[in-house]
Amino acid sequence: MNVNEHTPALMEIYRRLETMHARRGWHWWPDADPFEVCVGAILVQNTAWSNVERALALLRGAGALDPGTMAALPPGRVEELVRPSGQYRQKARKLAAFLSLVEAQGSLERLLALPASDLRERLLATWGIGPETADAIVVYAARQPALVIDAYTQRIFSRLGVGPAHTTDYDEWQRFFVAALEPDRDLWARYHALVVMHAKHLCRKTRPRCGECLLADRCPGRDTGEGVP
DNA sequence: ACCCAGGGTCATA
DNA sequence: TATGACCATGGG
Repeated sequence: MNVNEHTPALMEIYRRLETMHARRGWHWWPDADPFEVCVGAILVQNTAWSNVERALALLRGAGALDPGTMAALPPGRVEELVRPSGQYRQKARKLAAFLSLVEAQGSLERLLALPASDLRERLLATWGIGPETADAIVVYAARQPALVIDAYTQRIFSRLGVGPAHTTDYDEWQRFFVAALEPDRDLWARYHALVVMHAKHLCRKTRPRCGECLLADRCPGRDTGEGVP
């Protein structure tokens, strides 16, 4: 199985994350509606999640959180609905591209039922969908194995001295984690979910996304607000 | 008045 | 291949 010299460190960090956050809002993407996950994965690109929630609320209010309905909307209407998520013209165009992929496969269910490697490949071939968005859709919408790497992951783990040094290359980081973790969809899904939860919820008050509380027992300066050099 | 956010694309050298 | 401009809203 996938185990190497980095496995103990990664699993120790995972356990600490779980201990710190499992009791908190565990209700993350894992339980959400597949199409909503796909839309959210696109809308959240370089955008605060709070803005995505506004857009999702507008889409829901318009009854547009469904592939067929959204595809039937006039283009300008989608722009209007996703506007709060920022880069709204780009995002509307990306959603349209994704919808044409769904159309090409017959249905969202068909698309998501493709083998993970095929699904990822087709997503990457779609305009506006890069590696992170593709992996998020594979693991949280299709519920198949994929390990999402994001800015949080790279910043936290490089800070901890864990992971490939001196690179921000997505595939390199992903290979590092995949080589060290058991190929377990739920483990991968939770690992990324916990990283995001940790980065947003705990580390924001001190230095942004520092990750130091993974080495200490809790976030340094969380209550005092004092920074660490 | 900045700065940034759970990226991705495109033009340039 | 590697860097930089660009997208654009809302919160700190």
